[in-house]
Amino acid sequence: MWLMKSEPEEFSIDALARVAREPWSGVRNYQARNYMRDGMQVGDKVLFYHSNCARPGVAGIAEVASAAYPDPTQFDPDSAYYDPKSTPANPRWLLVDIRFVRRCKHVITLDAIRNAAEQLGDLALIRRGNRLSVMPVTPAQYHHILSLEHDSP
DNA sequence: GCCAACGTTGGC
DNA sequence: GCCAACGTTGGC
Repeated sequence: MWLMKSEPEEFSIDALARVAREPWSGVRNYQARNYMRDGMQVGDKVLFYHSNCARPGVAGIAEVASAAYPDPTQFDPDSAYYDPKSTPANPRWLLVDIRFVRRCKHVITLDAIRNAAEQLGDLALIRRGNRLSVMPVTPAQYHHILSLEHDSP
């Protein structure tokens, strides 16, 4: 199971709900890429996290909808994610498609997740200075985070 | 908008 | 292979 960050002004859980399915383009971090390439299986559940916004936190659930394949934006000179050092023959960046599952009833805030740190154990999201945008979560962490959804907002 | 923390780049 | 400089992330 996974957690993936997105800036809601760029691409929110509501935007995912509208399109139903989306290629997760733009990841330009090797560790995040490796998780998508080597770790993800179709059907894996994903906590959809809103970052860099007024209420950072888990806003919904998605699932992995494809195997990893080259991110087309890396070859597009007009894209903000263009990478001139990558070639179609030897692509540097891979992505997976993500499918909408559901919204959270309310955002499970970073604050609430931090408050549960003791029960959650080691979680990359709340490690100091963490900036990773794609990270694994254990089933226990996944379920514990979602259990916080029933708490008051 | 600020800034701490981090990853990447590139000169040496 | 080191490491300083730089750019980015993301909470606040």
